[in-house]
Amino acid sequence: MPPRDFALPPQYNPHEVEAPLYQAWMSRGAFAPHPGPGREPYVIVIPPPNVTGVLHLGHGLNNTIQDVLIRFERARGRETLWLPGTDHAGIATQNVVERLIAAEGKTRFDLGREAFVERVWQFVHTTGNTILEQLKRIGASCDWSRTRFTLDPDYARAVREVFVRLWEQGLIYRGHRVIHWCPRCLTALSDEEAEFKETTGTLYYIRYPLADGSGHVTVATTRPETLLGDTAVVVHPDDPRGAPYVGKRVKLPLTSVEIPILADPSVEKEFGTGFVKVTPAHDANDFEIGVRHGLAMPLILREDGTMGDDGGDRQGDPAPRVPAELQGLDRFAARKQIVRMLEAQGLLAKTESHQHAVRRCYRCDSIVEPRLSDQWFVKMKPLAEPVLAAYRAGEFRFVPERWEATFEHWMENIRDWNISRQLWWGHRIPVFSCTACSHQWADREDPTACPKCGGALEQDPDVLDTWFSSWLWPFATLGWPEDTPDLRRYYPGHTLVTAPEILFFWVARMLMSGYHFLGKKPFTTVYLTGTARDMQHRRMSKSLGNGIDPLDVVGLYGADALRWTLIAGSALGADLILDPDDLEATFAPGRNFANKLWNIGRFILAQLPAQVTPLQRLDRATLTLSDRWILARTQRTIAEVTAALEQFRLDEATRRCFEFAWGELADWYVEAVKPRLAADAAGATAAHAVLAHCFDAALRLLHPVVPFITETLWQKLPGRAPDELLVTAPWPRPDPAWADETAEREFRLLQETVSAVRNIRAEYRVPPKSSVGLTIKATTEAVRALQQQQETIQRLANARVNGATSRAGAHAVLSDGSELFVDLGGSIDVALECRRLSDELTRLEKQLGSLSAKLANESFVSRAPPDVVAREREKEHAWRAQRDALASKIATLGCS
RNA sequence: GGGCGAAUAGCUCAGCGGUUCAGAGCGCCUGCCUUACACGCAGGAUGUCGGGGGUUCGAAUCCCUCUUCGCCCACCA
Repeated sequence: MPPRDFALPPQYNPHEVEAPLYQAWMSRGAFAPHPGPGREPYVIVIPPPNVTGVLHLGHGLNNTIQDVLIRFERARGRETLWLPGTDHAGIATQNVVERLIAAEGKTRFDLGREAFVERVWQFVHTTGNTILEQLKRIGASCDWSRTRFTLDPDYARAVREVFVRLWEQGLIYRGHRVIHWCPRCLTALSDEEAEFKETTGTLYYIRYPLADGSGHVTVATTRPETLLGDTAVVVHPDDPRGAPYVGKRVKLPLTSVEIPILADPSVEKEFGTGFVKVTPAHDANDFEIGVRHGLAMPLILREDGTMGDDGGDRQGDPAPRVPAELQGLDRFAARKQIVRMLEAQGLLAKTESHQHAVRRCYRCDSIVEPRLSDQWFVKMKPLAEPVLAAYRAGEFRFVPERWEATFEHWMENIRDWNISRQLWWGHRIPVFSCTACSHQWADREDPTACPKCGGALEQDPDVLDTWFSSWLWPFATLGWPEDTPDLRRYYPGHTLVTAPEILFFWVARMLMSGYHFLGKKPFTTVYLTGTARDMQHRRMSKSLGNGIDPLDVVGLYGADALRWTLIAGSALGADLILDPDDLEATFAPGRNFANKLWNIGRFILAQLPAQVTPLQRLDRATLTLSDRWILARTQRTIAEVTAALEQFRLDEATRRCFEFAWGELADWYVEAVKPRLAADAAGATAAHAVLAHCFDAALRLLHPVVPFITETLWQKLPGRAPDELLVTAPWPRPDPAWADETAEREFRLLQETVSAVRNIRAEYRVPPKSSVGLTIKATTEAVRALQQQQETIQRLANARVNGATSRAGAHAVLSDGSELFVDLGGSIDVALECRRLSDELTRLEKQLGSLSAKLANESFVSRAPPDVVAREREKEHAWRAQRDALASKIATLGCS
């Protein structure tokens, strides 16, 4: 049968293929879960990106991993659901729109709450789901029909239900304490949202004069402006330096206020002067001290970070504390000013440079101001405990395992969660108060009057922390609190893939909400990815400008190339170091591999007849060594790739596929099989069947990583129904009928033979086109089999196997001691040959020396496992044979 | 101040609880436009596996320690 004519171009063009293919997958509903008898669900919920976000490489990595897992399990017959969506991202989104209207010279306060929120919605509707479209371009096989948004009406119902239940359970309370306040975003933040950053600051030593005029005490602070809010100075009760002063009073500099010196055990004696200024309204630690000693807690910084008396718990404390010349000054300007004033009064003892961690807003990077205020908190201990118990019982796990300790430590030391934000964009807190009777309650519906007295009411003006909605993602997306079919079928999910930086923000909290509200874990495995970094190992970020835009890569090299590099380059949880300045070097390997696959396909497709005989119907007698070898390698590859994916070793799965497709199928089998195909002999039928089988397996195995190229080629294979798709085709299973260790061993010797001849040809500079003669002196059965591989050797090494036993020519020894004699057609260069052989002999002697020493070692022989000793003995035997053969050849040549 | 991770060829990394494990890709050198592929083919060079100690018959691989980087947590003002 003549080869079919496949006029494919020699270069794979991803851009022609990707968009139409993605459309085809979507229009056939390939990404939706397909229930069926015996099909177990497999569910991944996407970490919802910010609705206003754009795709960066971190998303690329993390979503490609999810897609690989989903495609793998889909092929394995699971009823897969990858549920996509976006997060309303309270502060982040509000900031974006605030910047937008700032360009119009307006603030949100100019617009008013309602108009502003309307404006944000507009923005979300117009540019909102860009990131989801971008995910499609990298091939993400999400079920887009189930796309969710954390501000959807259904979702809002879940958020409200959760709030009210927690309220009813007494787990939500109003806390009056010092919280993290962002003076730029004008909102409270949770502990997690106020990130520590190492900063070099100044430690100021300030003298506080004693009220009785008998001297002064010196305190140290990094925030001198807060001294205006001081209501005490404390020393450690056991500190002898402090003893004479406890009970005295000091005059607070720059004010007319007198404050006491008290003893408190929280003071670290080793740090600073031993005397600590206490600012209860502007420091969480000082707040605790203030509570212990019943101190006044005046606020001296306003919400926007400017100086000013702003209430607080004054308890008769004289106001104002902030001098007129400082009123309204920004805190950092005020700091400088205060330092100058102190200096002028001789109250600044000294300053020193100081390394410390400063909390910054995770959204705008402003330095966070601790501030006394009233906020809603969730009691976390009761939520954490069941999760810890379940974790210890092994109900869910982390990969890589090392995150487990981090998780456990955080959960064990969990602190209450400040969930109220002074923003406008988000879920409004459903707490209502009666203006008449002060009754306060949380409500599932919007009430019209006080249920107690019928009085007028007002709703809490604040919104909920954005994470208070995302922590419900695994079930709120499925319709909870309604008892929906989706909820019943797809909760709990299975694998959660995300970046470690949101382990506390999100992962830990989802576990808590899952156990608390549904009594079940939300997922079984948490896969924490690595971080994308540049060549200096800096995290890729917009502000550093060192990022790689995944869509640039798609545009240059195709989605498969991007995916390939991301997956192959990241070992389990390891960081991914990529070079933003050399995209070619970074992504060409993926492009090259896709192109290689394309060309393997091009060749095979051109050979295959319209009807390929199924493997099972082949007469085994027509199979050659190469056939049996590649079939055996195929089964082994299937098993190894499957195992690697099951263990989340995506890099290893990728590597194995690469070695198989390129290093075995293309480099050896395709080359070996060519003569048989050209001859159009009976053997061609078998060759066709083997090619089709092995290439088909390779495409199936590679599909999760490089879906576009594999789908494209797979559809062209003969025998495909027009509507058959690789994306929904079954995962291959290793067939023990084709396992063949003998063929693997024999073919390895064939490979050695070919390599040896090629090496000799290169060393002797034999032109590629001129044929050489080859004599094989076989010492084992395996090599005798080799002598029947003349056609293959001819093809691969351009060497004619001589029937005669010519012992002339260049020489090589195989690993089993068999010898090769390569007739180069004339006398050989004895000097070159001597050098070649004696180099080889030296190498062998060295190896053999250490091996023999090992075997001569009594304790090795007696203590090492017997099978190891046996293997070493065999090895020694083979190496001896090689050595002897080499040595005698060298003797024959008369090398000096 | 705690905890964790990394250190292997010029670069990015693999080596999954020990015995052809000293590897891959890129880069480099030498030949090849061999009718699938020059985004390719064939051949080749390159590393006292961060330093030091220890355990063992045997250690990139396990233990200790040091150095250098990175990350997370933490109320030393």
